[in-house]
Amino acid sequence: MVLPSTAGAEPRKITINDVAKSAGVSRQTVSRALNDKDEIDVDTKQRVLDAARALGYRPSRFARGLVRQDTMTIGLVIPDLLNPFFTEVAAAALEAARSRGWQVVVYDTGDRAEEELGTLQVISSQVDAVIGYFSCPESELEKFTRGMPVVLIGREQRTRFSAITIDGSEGVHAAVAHLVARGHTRIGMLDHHTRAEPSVRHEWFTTAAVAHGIDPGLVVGADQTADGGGAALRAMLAAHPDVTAVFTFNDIIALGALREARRLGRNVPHELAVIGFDGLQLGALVEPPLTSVALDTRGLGALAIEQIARLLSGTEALAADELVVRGELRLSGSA
Amino acid sequence: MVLPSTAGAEPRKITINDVAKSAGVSRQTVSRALNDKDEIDVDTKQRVLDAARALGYRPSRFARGLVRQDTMTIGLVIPDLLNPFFTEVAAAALEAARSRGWQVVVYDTGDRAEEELGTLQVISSQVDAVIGYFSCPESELEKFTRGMPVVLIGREQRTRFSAITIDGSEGVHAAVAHLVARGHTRIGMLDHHTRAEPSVRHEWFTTAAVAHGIDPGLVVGADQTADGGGAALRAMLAAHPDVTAVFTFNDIIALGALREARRLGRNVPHELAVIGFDGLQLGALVEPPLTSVALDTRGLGALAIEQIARLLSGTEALAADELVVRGELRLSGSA
DNA sequence: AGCGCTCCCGTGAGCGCTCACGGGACTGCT
DNA sequence: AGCAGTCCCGTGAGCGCTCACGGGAGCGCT
Repeated sequence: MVLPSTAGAEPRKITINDVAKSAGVSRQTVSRALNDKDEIDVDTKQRVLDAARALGYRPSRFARGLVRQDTMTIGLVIPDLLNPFFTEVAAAALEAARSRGWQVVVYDTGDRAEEELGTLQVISSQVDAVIGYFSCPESELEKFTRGMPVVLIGREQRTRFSAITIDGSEGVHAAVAHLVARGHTRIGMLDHHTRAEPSVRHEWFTTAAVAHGIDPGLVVGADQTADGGGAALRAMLAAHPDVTAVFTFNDIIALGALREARRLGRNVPHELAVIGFDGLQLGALVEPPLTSVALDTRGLGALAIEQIARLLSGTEALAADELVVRGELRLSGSA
Repeated sequence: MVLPSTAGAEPRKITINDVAKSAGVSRQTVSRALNDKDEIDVDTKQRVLDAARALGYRPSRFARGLVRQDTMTIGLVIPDLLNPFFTEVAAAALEAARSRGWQVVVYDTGDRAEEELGTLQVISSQVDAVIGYFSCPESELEKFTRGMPVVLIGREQRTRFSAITIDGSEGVHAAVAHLVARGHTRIGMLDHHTRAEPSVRHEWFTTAAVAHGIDPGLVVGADQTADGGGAALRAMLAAHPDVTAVFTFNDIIALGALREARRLGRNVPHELAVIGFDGLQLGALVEPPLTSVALDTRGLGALAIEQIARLLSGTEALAADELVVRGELRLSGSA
């Protein structure tokens, strides 16, 4: 929390009283002029407006907010704005918030735990509600957001907070079914390099594979980058040369795999099919376009805002089974 | 400006006085406890903290901001958060702001003029400074941001405001030089479909082409999308089948052209070289990776924040010739 | 003249918080 | 006993603004 380095002349803040004095009227009249209210003479209004302009007056948002409590500011916390998935979510949330006249301040934690905590600390005194993707333990969250509406994104566990869960089981099932229908029998997964526990997406894959009588054991971990996806594909093909299709943890990894396949001279989709997860818009930028289990990120953002609104107004909040975004297989060129 | 639909019970906001009463102390003691100040007994402090928690108290940011004027909020206005260029700029600005302890509220105007005006209206009463990419006339800007620090991005004209200009002349020159060195003699440009006047980037191209004795007339307009880039490439090749290299208005268009080239079976870079503009990170996602005249978006964001800080503090502001981000040719696979 | 009405405009209060100050209680010292 | 010093704590004021109210001036009407 750094003070705004107010070095220099510090011209003393101009208040509504200064304008009033300058225009020869009262505070209230100034207020009326600025807020476009009735009960004011046109000439007076103009005079006040002129005085305000001349003085460079701008109303204090704090004073205004204090008295008419009508400005909602919600904090959006994401791990990495440069990750297209979160960008899409952010854009959706922004849009949904705008339609309600709400402000959104965005915090990028850079996927670092310390930043996450620091952000929480700041946020707790700066916004009216929080939407975010947190990895810190719930107790920490609880500590800082006490009494504030919070909507989590992508948390798996049921929590004290509202959480929008992402359910890709059906979509992944459909993806595997599609691959099987195309004759693939050796299907690998490029999972996300996680600390210890395998990802939920991996579980979906396993379930789907088993359901189709496919060996679910062909799994390689990958960094959540294109390079990571490429490296993982190489590792996969080295370990299991007979793999003809891969499902990936997300689209970034899939794009890396696609690129790597081209470098290896393997034709996609004929010699190697690739299916990603997320359904990012940029999947359409590559050739062939990426087939993916797509999430409705717009819906996700809108859902989050909707739930915040309900929590805030005391209206009946959405139940956990309504706070779900389902993945849906979107076929394209890569599989 | 919609009121936060405060239907329902409306449990009356809990203030510092409620906590004070509940803990049997004065306002000031509560304040001391919450702000971790001295001159308070440990037991009292704990008692106050407990009371605050029990009541679900959370301090009003407005009241707090009103008395200690130490929170800076800057508004970041961009046309489209889904456009990777602006995402990168936003991420950079966010980071630079964070290091100063400033808040950033993001506004996405969706590239619509009405939204731009609406945003300006809102912003003027909600933030302390503005960084943004505006297309509206300067007079409108002036009207809403009077007396507020403003830093524009990518505006060409000298203005009353601080503006960070993007100078790609050298970079484009280098790009054309590179193509010429590789033996290309027929170089086209996929320009941006603009209302009437050709883009500045087009001027740079023309200048560079002429300097190398190349015909600068091979220009086709394109939508600022990948599809637009693809269509433009088709049009270009139809009109000028002998073109062997294209320079594009930006990377999105370039990526579309790359994709189209692959669809047309033209090998990149051997049968068709492509050079983009912006240097987006996602240029590395495709194969071959995109060669581009890269802009330092991080630097751009940092520069904008720095200038805001100077304008705010009365320190000597950066001059126009310091507010420049230069494009630099970044060679990669596509040319 | 007296009344009611409209049209303007100003005054007190208060939003919820922090800052500067004052002061009581208790200690240890001369 | 008297005094300075420390440790807590509370009181008034004020941040800049809006809301609810009150009230004067001017009009037309009876």
